[in-house]
Order: sequence, then C-alpha cells, then structure tokens
Amino acid sequence: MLIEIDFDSSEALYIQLYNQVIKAIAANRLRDGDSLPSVRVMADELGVNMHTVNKAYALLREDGYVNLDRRNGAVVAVRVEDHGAHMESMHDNMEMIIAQAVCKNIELEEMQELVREMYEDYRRLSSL
Amino acid sequence: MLIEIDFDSSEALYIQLYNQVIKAIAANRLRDGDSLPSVRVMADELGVNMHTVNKAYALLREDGYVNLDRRNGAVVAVRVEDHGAHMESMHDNMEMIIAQAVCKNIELEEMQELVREMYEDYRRLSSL
DNA sequence: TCGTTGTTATATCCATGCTATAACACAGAG
DNA sequence: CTCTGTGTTATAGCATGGATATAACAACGA
Repeated sequence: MLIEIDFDSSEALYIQLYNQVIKAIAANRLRDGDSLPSVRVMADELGVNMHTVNKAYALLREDGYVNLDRRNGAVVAVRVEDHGAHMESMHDNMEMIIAQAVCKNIELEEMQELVREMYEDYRRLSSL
Repeated sequence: MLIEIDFDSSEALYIQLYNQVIKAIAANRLRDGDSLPSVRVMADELGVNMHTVNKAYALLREDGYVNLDRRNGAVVAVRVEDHGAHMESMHDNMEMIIAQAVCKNIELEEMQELVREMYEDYRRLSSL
C-alpha cells in the first residue's frame, strides 16, 4: 500500500494523508505525472470520509504538489516557483527544533550529520 | 517583555508559551536557576487563564526544561539525560521538513547552511 | 494565621476534525 | 443524449480539545 493512516495518532487524518503524499513524492514512489486515486476511491481504500481526502488534496494543490482537474483526478505536479518563500517556510518550521537542540546540548555537527543522512536517503531513492 | 503571545495565531496558547520559554532558554535570556512568574502572575501578564499557563508549565517540566515546586514556583532547570531519545525526537520532527525540501529542490548545502546560521545565532547569545 | 505556591476538579463555550447525505458543474464513454 | 465518474460545495451532526471561570486543596514561608 502506498499510503498508510494511523487512526490512533493524534495527528489529523487529512494532515497524515497530506504528509504521506509528500513523503512518497520525495522518495520517488510518486513522480510527476502520476495520478492519485480519486477522492472517493482513496477514501474507500483508507477507510475515511471523502471530505477528509478532499481536504488533503486541496491542501496539496494549494502548496504546489498536485494539480486537480475533473478529467484526470489528482495528478502529481510539484510546483517550484518561489525559492525564497520555501526557504522562509523551512526557517519557520526549523525554529523550535534548533532551539530544543541548543537547550539539550546537541552539537551542530550532530544535527548536520542527521540532516545529511535523511536528505541523502531520499536523494538516493530519487535517482533510481 | 520576555514572553509574547499571538492571540490570532492558530497555534494553541499553551503551546506558544511552551515554545517561547524554550526559545528564551536557548537564547540565554533564561538561565538555569532563573524562576518564571507563578502561573497566576504569568496568566495575568499574558492575559490568559491560569490553567493555560499551568498546562504549559507542566509540559515544560515533563520535557525537562523546568522544575516546579511550591516554594520557588517554576525554576529553569534543563535536564539532559537521554541523548538518544533527543536525537530520535529531532529525527521525527525533521522528517517532513526534509521531505518538503527534497520535493522543492532545495539543495543539501542550503539546508545545512540555514541550520548552521540558526544554530550559531543561539550559541553566540549563550556565550555572552 | 495569612498569603502564595502548584495542583486538582467541575462546568461551560467555541473551534476544529470527521462523518453523513446531498447536490452541482463538468467531461469522457457508450 | 445519457450515464458515469471527476472535483466541488453545502448543510448538518457528533466528538474532541483548547480556553475559560470558579472553586477548593495541601504545602510552605513570612
């Protein structure tokens, strides 16, 4: 199965779906042009409501990961337009992680090594 | 003012307070042994309910940033016990940031440079 | 004793997540 | 044209969690 949902998680179902799709794209299991199951089919597969899937799809489109149209359903189409905006967004998301790491005496080199490993794990998959 | 709360934010008030305290510790504006205002005083200063502050303080204690006792109120006391657990936690928190960066074609070097800048901004403050 | 500390308990209000049912506009297949 | 399957929107109901208000408790210092 491409997408897995944890019903016991405190994370909202539509956020989980949103995240899983992004991870699948990063891991090259979903590529530009691939189409995702329709909201109704995906909802049925996951055992959730149609609107929950629709919410995730709408968010994915808003953030530039898919295109939605009435003919082909949801088609993966990563949109990279504003590099500065992406960096700024990443800065905000990284804020608390860095602060916690500083408090807990985690060295800069450890952090960068972790980032490198995680990043290259994806890149390795992308080049297959 | 040491702590600022944004009432228009979608982030829960107690989470904002929790985060602000951690950032203040990382920035060396709060140091080990410093005491935070009592739950009632802090609630009054921020304009929120006592229970909201209490929730944040309890979470800070649980995560090893302060000690709470009836004499001195909330005292900053960063507890670093399980290095592996902190790294694991950081890994989980970093997961989506990395995946998004890979999707949006942000280079590893850019990420590491950002991490380095943010980290050293804190470290610079810590050594004052 | 009095005041202040963290802590716990109850109750209420509101926003959000999720579901259910229904309907709509649009496009391809027959 | 008709039928089916897209995404999309609307409305409603239910459960959960965040925030509030009020109240009370045990512990410690002045």
